[in-house]
Amino acid sequence: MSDTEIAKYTDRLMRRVHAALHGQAHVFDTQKVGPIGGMVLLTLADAETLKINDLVKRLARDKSQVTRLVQALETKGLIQRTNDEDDARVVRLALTPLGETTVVELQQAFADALREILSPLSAQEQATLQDLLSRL
Amino acid sequence: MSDTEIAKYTDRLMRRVHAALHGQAHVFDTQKVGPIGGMVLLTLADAETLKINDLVKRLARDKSQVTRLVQALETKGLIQRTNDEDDARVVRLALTPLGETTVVELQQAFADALREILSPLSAQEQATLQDLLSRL
DNA sequence: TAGATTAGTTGAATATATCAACTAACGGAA
DNA sequence: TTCCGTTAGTTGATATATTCAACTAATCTA
Repeated sequence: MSDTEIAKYTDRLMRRVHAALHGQAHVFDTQKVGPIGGMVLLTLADAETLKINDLVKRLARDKSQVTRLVQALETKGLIQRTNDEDDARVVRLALTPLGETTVVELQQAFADALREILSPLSAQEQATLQDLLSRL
Repeated sequence: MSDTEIAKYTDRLMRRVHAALHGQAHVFDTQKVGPIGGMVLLTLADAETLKINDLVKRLARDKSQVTRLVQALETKGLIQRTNDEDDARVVRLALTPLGETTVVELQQAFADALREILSPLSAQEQATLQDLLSRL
């Protein structure tokens, strides 16, 4: 089943990236956001602005955990919380300028890790890969 | 820079897979190995047999953490430890039959999560993707 | 307007991760 | 051979993260 084949290779890729990032985190994670904190920031960067509950759904994590992740990132000055005008229950989140630059750092670190892993592929092949991934 | 572009798409893919798996873990993680325990098993499945220190390097995690992960997996009957004949310090690890079937379950879960995410691509495109990934 | 639902937060218990200290075994040089 | 530095792995203590349930406050619905 080709289904499990492609999954096998994707899994391997993900494990390699994961290990490379974890091993280098002390270098690039200057704000000490941690792996999930990083996912929060990157998810937020993808969406411009989100409610906490959007984050809960996208990350598939417990809302109490997301609350605390957001609190930690706000304390570090990476995220700004604002009250939604339409619904007083919801909290809107946005990256601060410092949050934006942190995201760039994380993306850079990711790109660095990936570059080495993708090096067996030619530039042409990497372009093909990028094109395919961009359609997901 | 195309370097950061492909990283951006790969990051998004990884975050989506990560969230899908985390959200479904209670369904497929029947042995309660957790995310890192799963990586240990899958890494071991890739290599047939490994020393603990090989795992430390491949996962880029603290050796004390790996020790305890291995202990937990051994207790669950998923991993078998044997003493290396050439070097009395090293511990060789191998999957037990139960470990093997657990790996298959994890791979299945991964494939299930990935299938949906890759669905925008045609079978032909998925084949291309698989070919590229297989060369890493 | 009461009752149910949703968004988010908090507390407490548990699980994970980290860092340093440690034992045992190996390898090489005098 | 014996000493010494290094490597493999384990353990203890601490810090951090995750989970689950209980809770408040706001919104929706009948």
